[in-house]
Amino acid sequence: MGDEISATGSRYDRIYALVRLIPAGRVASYGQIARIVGCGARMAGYAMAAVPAGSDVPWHRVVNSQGRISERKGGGGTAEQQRLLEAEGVRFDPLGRVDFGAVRWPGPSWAWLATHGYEPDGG
DNA sequence: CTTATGACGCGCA
DNA sequence: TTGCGCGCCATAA
Repeated sequence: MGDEISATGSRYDRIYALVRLIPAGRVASYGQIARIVGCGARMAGYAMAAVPAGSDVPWHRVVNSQGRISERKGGGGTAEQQRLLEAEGVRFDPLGRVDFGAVRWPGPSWAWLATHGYEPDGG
């Protein structure tokens, strides 16, 4: 516990720490992660792309705003992500979209936000 | 030091 | 339903 992904990160690590909170069977979007950390949606995508193999980061639980799995550089790996999600009980539409209304990750706990320096509403 | 490249999200047509 | 342009950080050579 408490092991960090990288010691040089600032925004990426913030994103990794957030993604790690996503429980199995739940899915979050890049924009949602980015919105919480307070950075552009691209950062979330870049951060996921920079996730090292064997990382504790459930990168496969992060999809785009359309609920679909984004294709990476070679278009490969998308099947792997869908496979991992389906293994957790996540269903995909014929269009390859997940039901955000059913698997949408509500976000981290307020305690986590406060512990990480985020300010809860009503401050 | 510089250059290139990534797994995004939004509006408009 | 698709396609185009913009904004941003980290890593590798």
